[in-house]
Amino acid sequence: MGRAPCCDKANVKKGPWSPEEDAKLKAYIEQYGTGGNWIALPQKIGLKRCGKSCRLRWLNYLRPNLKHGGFSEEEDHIICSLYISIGSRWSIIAAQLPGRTDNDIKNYWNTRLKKKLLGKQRKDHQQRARRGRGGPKQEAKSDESGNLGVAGEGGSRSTYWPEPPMPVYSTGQPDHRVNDTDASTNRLLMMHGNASHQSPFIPHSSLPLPQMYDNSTTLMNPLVNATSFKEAMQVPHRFTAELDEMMLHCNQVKLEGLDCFYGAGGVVDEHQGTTTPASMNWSHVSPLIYPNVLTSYQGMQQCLFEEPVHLGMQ
DNA sequence: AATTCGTTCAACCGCCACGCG
DNA sequence: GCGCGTGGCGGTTGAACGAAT
Repeated sequence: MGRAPCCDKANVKKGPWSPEEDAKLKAYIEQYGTGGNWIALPQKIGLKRCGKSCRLRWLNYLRPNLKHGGFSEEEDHIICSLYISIGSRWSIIAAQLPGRTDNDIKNYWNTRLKKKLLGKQRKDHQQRARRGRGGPKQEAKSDESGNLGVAGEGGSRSTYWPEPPMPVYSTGQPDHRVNDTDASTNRLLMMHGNASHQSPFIPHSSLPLPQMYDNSTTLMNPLVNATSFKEAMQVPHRFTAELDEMMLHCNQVKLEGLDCFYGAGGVVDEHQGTTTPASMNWSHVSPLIYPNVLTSYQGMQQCLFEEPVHLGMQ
């Protein structure tokens, strides 16, 4: 015997809500509140809806002060930053964005942001593969600015995933000498390896940090495999599929885009062949994750607004 | 103008956590 | 401690819509 259904499915209406239903639900909740019992609520109002459905409708659509669509660039980056840190914990992410619902953010991520990010990884990989074969052929569908065009996206409506700034090292000049894959990966590892700045959303592990966090080995061994990288990051399980995608070409392709959140720049040790991030402070990663820097958005803003040309902002 | 294809998003489903008796 | 009811959450689905052909 399975679990008893939360409502009588046979007598429950499904599908889109009518304006009348919306009005009933809204009026009732505004006057009396939910009464702490969603299951009983539809019967009280005379709605042939499941209690869960009412709850969802209220939370995602009828609740006051909700924003719909039109995600700002800043919101994009908050979402991405948090997703990178905590994975698909949409309710937590939504809590950082007033007026946004977890469903909204989830949809937005799945339909747009993820494609931007993953599409970029794939495109970069393809371009490199082409270059590797010696063919300077242009991507058929690349846009004029050189930004990523996501298949199927109109382009005018959505913004592109920002092109991360070229790492600038101690010389003050972009450094092309260093394998950018290694530098980028190392920066990520360094950031996450800083235990004192671990994200509070990610449970602390009782295990000792993997050996890869030992600078002497990590930085000397930039080609870290994706599995140990995920372990080291203590990534939530649900996030691993996404990371697998992102890490597809980890050994060949720089984690562009992610750089944006982890801060570009660092100091190159030519003798060791290593790159030390200019800043290893998590507060430069996501101010939302570190409330003490909530107001400043330092790292993100550096990335977002200092080089608008790179970012493809309109 | 008709058809196909791709994208978006509201809504549903099922699982899990929590509180209460 | 256990079972049940409910709330909450994340994943998935499918209708609607727009763009492309």
